[in-house]
Amino acid sequence: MRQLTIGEARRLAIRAQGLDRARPARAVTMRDVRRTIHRLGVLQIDSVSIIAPAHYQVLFSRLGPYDRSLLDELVYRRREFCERWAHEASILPVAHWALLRHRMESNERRTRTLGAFLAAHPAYAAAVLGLVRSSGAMAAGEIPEPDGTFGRSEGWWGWTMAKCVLEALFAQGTLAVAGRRSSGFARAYDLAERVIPAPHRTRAPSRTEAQRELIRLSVKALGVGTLRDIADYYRLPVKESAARIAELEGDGELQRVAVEGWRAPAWLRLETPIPRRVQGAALLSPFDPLVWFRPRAERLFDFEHRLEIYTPAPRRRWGYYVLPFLLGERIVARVDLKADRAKRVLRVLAAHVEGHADAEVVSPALAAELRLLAEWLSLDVVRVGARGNLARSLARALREGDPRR
DNA sequence: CCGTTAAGCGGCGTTTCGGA
DNA sequence: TCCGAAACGCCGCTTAACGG
Repeated sequence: MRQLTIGEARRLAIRAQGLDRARPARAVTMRDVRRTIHRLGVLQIDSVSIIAPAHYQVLFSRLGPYDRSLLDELVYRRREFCERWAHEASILPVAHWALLRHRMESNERRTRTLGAFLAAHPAYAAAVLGLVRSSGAMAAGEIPEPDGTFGRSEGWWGWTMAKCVLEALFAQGTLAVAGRRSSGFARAYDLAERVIPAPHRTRAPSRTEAQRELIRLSVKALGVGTLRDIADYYRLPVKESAARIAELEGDGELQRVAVEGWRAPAWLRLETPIPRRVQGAALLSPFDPLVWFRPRAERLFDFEHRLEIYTPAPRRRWGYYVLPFLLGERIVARVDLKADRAKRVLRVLAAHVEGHADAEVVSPALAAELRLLAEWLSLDVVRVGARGNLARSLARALREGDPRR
């Protein structure tokens, strides 16, 4: 079997994600945005905007400062992309709607749970659907509850009856997300036939055909990956993924390789050139596909990464919203960021450097990246707090590199 | 047949931003 | 200045599968 060094695997992954080179100095166009999402396949959404919503941040790390309305134009007006549950809530090329159809009727956890809700309240579900049909796109808060009042949700995850019905109909493909209300926060749902253009909505590839195509897309986006890496990209069942990978290997589309230090075998697309060097620098969203699947991030980068958004404050190790910093072919640091919009300050609440990296090399590159991020967010200044083993060095690099001094 | 690993499932937690 | 509405993933346990 062909052998790959860990460095080769890293460079393959980084190039596949479009993070292998310095970003263009010219202005970012709609074509750049379109190409980037196609390359990634999945653009994970998180609307909670600690810095910027996660999908905007993912694009920023590949493209640099860009006009966020370009993405809204492509998704919600031109309908070149759609929202769908991929590995999580995501933006996808609209052609991929058909590839996920097999699970709109399937028995997987999400569809099943929400389907049970629909079955329990058929009359109310029909009323909600009728309202959307006659009124056009609706957000959950605009639809009355069964008793005629407008419901309040209890906490983040306490959905109203209206929200449950809308999400269930979205999961089974009757409704689609037509747009967003309240500057990106709230989904507005409409009939899928009014959102997803006909050829993409009506095409119905078989389950195995769709899975094969999703596996192709996963491997393309990962560069190289184990069975579990590949299955996770679209959250396909692991067993079925193994069968599809074997088929693609048999057809000569995928090549099986052994990566240095990995127990499980991995696959890549045949004839994929392996970059000899990569030279990018990017602050990654915690939702970035490069580090999204934690076992992979550990295996590939020796980087222990976890979302601590849902961890109670005293138990957090790295911070609330932590961005890994990719420099060349390693993840060298992580920063807990917060955009203080009222004071126009980008706050670095904590900064940690990885054990294998040199703080004196990392700090100037990270400082430059933070300044660019602040500029993009229309914040005037970057301020570094005391927490973390990189804080002092980073603060110094920011002072020294300040063009106003 | 037993030990280990994988899969499945239920419970639980924090912050932003627009508008009144 | 306050209030309402919206945004999923991790941990740990149980059960299933696998391999020696």
